[in-house]
Amino acid sequence: VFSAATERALDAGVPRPYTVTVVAPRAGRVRMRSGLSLVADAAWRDVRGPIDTLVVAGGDCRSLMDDRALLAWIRRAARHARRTTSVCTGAFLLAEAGLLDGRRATTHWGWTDELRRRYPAINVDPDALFVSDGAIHTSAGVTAGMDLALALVEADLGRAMALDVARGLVLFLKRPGGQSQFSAHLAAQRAGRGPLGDVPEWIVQHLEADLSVEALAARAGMSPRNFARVFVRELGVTPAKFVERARVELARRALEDGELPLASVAATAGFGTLERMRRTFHRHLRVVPQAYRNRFKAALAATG
DNA sequence: TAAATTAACCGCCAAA
DNA sequence: TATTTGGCGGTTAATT
Repeated sequence: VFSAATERALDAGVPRPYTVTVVAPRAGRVRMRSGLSLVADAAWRDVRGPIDTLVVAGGDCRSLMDDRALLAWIRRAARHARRTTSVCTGAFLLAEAGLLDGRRATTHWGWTDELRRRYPAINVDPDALFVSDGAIHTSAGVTAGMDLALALVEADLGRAMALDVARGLVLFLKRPGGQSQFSAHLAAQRAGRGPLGDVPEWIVQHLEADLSVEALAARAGMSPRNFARVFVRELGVTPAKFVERARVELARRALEDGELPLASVAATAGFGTLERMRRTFHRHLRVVPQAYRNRFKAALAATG
């Protein structure tokens, strides 16, 4: 995201906004657990000069948590950097370095409980794609890290540029100010294979289907009463609310990057009628679908 | 915009 | 006996 933003800025004659440097315990090739390799530009010990945005990546980084020298370096770097961020389980390094105490933060959905348990001083938000607290920004799983990066680009270079980058990378730009957004996909993933089986996943993949409590209960093999109760326990929202949020979420995406007629959007998102979509959309976002789309068109036109 | 209809939700109690 | 599940009915909110 930062590289793409830099390319676009240079094309537009704007001074170079970012220089990306990859650092690791040692300079040179770093073999990832997946088998892919990265080439680190430098060892972290050798980094000189100011850091603008420190990004602590996740993955296997937890094996580094007892490296006192690294933690000290992170602390020092964070003190001087304009902002400090983490992706995925990178939050654990920030936490171990003490940078998250008393702050709000998040991490990959599979690790939020552990983060909370190990560091009670952190206010963990398991539902956020990313959380900004002062100069510290933490994000959930990998793609949420890209959402965070886009938000930072937006803060630095403006919404038009962020939109341009998002489009180029086929990403979805969040609303301004929209941190801590509900993501039906995230919530469904986090619910995993609980007592509800695959129902949450199924919902987000079949928004056009009949998603009444009765139908969903049948799918889960429970009575409607019990299903509703278990659903709230597992997901933290009532079934209808969850479905509604998921539909609004999908409609938003469709409106943002598509030429799809409103009626088709309403159909694919499962609203059935335009009227229903209009009302629901407005209730959630305080904008009517057509106006929402227009706003995006205007923003895109501004970038050429 | 107003009124009627319908769906969801929730507390409570009983059965499993 | 304790916990989970299912059903009933009243209340609220959304839809037509």
